[in-house]
Order: sequence, then C-alpha cells, then structure tokens
Amino acid sequence: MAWNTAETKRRLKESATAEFAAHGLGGTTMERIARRAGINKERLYTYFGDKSKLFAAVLADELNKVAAAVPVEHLDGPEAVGAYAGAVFDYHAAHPELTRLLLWEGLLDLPQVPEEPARGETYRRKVEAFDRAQRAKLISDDIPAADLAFLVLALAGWWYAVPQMARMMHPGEPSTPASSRTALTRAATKLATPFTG
Amino acid sequence: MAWNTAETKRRLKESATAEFAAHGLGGTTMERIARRAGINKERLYTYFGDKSKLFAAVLADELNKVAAAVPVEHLDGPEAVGAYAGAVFDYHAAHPELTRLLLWEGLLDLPQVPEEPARGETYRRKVEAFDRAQRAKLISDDIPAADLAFLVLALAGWWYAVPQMARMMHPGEPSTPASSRTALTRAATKLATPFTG
DNA sequence: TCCAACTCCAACGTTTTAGTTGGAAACACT
DNA sequence: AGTGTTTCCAACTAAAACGTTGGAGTTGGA
Repeated sequence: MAWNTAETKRRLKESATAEFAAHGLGGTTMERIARRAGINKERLYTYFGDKSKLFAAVLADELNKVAAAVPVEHLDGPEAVGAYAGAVFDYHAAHPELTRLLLWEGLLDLPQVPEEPARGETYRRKVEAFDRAQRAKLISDDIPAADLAFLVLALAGWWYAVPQMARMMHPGEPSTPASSRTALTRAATKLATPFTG
Repeated sequence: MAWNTAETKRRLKESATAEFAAHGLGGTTMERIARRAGINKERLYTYFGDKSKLFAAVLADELNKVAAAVPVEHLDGPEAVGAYAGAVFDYHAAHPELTRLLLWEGLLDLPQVPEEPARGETYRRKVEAFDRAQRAKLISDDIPAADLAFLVLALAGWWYAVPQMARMMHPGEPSTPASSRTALTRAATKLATPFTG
C-alpha cells in the first residue's frame, strides 16, 4: 500500500477534532486520537508537535469553518434576521462537534485565539451586514450592530451551550428542536424589529 | 491548633470549585486542589470520594446557587424583563467561576445532572413567573414562557460562554461590560414586548 | 540497482496523576 | 494519666499519559 501523507494527516485531524470536541483538551488523550484514526501515535507528534499545538491546529481549521458557515449577505428586514438565526441554529444541529469546540475554546480563555485575524474578519463581515441593514432602515437600529449580531448568535447557540438547562426548563414535555427553532426565529425577528411601543 | 473538620471541608470545596471552574474536570488535578487549599490530598478522598464524585459535589452545591441566584418574583412589564436580564448579567460578572461551571457541566453532557430535581424546581419557578406575566397580558405571549425565559438567560450568558467571539466582533473599540449590559437589557425588553408591527 | 529520504509502527523511558497506607499529633472521655 | 478515636500528613504504589527512539518497509531518483 502506498504512503499517503495528506490522507494520514487528514484522518488524524478528523479524529482529533472528534475527540477534542467530545472531551476537551484536558479530557482527551493522544493515544485515543491515534487509535480512533487507526494510525500510530508517533505520527501526531511529527506532524503536529505536542498536544496543545494539535489542539490549536484543530481549533484554527475547524473554527474558521464555523465562523464562515452561515454567511449573511443582505438583510432586507427583521424576518431575514429571524431566518438567519434559524440557519445558524440548523448549522449547530448539523455540526454539534464544531459548536462544542467553540465553547471549549471560550472556556480555555486564551489571551489570543488561533487565527484570530482571519476569523475576526469573518465576524466583522457579519456585523457589517447588520450595520448596512440598519443604515438602510431595514431593521431596528436601537441596538448597536455588533451587539445585535452577537445576541442573535447567542439565541441560536444557547441550547447547545447548556442543554441541561434547556431540559430542566421544560418539565412536562421536553422541548423539541422544532419548537426551539420556532421560538428562536421569532425572538431574533423581534430583536430586529423597531420599537413601536 | 484545634481540629476543624467543617472548616477543612469548606476550604477544600472552595479550592475545588476554583480549580474545576478554571480548568474543567479533565484539566484539574487533585494535587493542585489540595495544594491551593493548603491541605493534604488524602483529605479529599476521605471526605469526597474520588475525583468525579468531588466534581459532582461541587456542581451540586454551586449550581444550586446559580439557579437560585437571581429570583424572579413579579414581572410587571417588558422593562422588568430587561431589568431581570441585567441582574442575571451582573450575577455572571460577579461570579464568573459559577458561570464557567455551568458551561462545563453542559459540555460534559451528562444524562442527568446532579441535583436535577432541586435545580429544575428553581428554573421552573422562573418559567412560572414569565407564564403569569403572559397570562396577565403584562408581557408578550408570542413566545412560550419556557422558551422566553430560556432565551433571556441566553442573552445574559453568551458573553461569558464565548468571550473570544465577543472580542472578535468588536474590532475598533472593544465592548465594555457597560455597553454590553445596555444592549442586553434593551434586547430582553424587546423580546418581552408584544409585536405591534 | 544502489542509496538517501520519507512514512510508519512497536516498544520504550519519563513524568504526571489518581488513589492508598502507616503513623504522628490532637482530641474526648473516663 | 490512660485509652480509644479522629484529624491530618508524608511517603508510597500503580496506572496512565506524554513524548521518543530504533528500525523496518516504501519511494524516487542517480
């Protein structure tokens, strides 16, 4: 069988992503990453350096995907903001491991995040889309664009951050993804709707 | 010096809370917990059992505090919901370690959370406060009470869940706690205001 | 075909960590 | 004071995890 460096690297990183997402930096072992990939542990060290470097590499690659996942082009009204929130929610549902990496990164509280410039750029574009819509009077401008964009992501992500809280808040019938999504899109729409009180 | 079991236990748990909040279950060592408390490691085992039991004990005690931290008695209008969100935000700011425990618990994804009945009861009371206010037509009822309460907590907690995202979203001048709080209370108020679009 | 460079792995050394043990000091009670 | 119990700790054991090494198989070019 032919050597295949690229494929080996890819499999190792895929495995590392899954393990780190499931157990975090402290709870993951290099041994398990290698075993899951079916490749010898030593490859991790020659390709990626030590454990924390590997973690940083995974974060850099995967979280760029998260940031770029659901692009916002044009927000032509509050409903578009609601739809955007729904799309972000769907992305979280489809890629829970990436969401978990994002949360783990937040808990590590690094002074600077890997790939911060590139990811910052992606987030900034989102903020700009909100800003443009506000200037065009298409959505409410009573919350600064950056905060509004951030809070919309908060609504979409909270279920994945604290699932145990969601469980405890719904005593009788547990909430379904569908009912959560409905509440979410409505909430995001409302945030983007001007106060007419 | 006299023995003092209660004080020893208290100091160990205080230390464990700080360490677990900072590094999570996997990233914390029993050795460090003991050293921080200035007490021998062996005491941890006789008093609390093994590491995961200690973690569960910390979660149970501390997260009961979080749940009960900011009681909601009477929500007499949308502004009261905004004020409540602000109070939750202030609580997070004053007790970041408890917020982090909550997030770490969420990432562990336990099938059942320690003290779930008691904590569930506390959350349920919050939901009931929202429900009463909706029935009395004091706040908007277009989002189910449980979801509305949950989403208000989402708005308040997201800054602490993903501080790195908050940083990246504010390129020029970083957001201040004060500006975040203003945006948050306004957003929560809007969620509780009926659609008059 | 020879050889240098590269890919991969089994086995190893070292450090760290969870968890235990034997014993000394303090207490409580008679 | 004497005796048994409890609190506490220094030192230890066993296992796990990080990271390395020596060598065998593979490639590609002179």
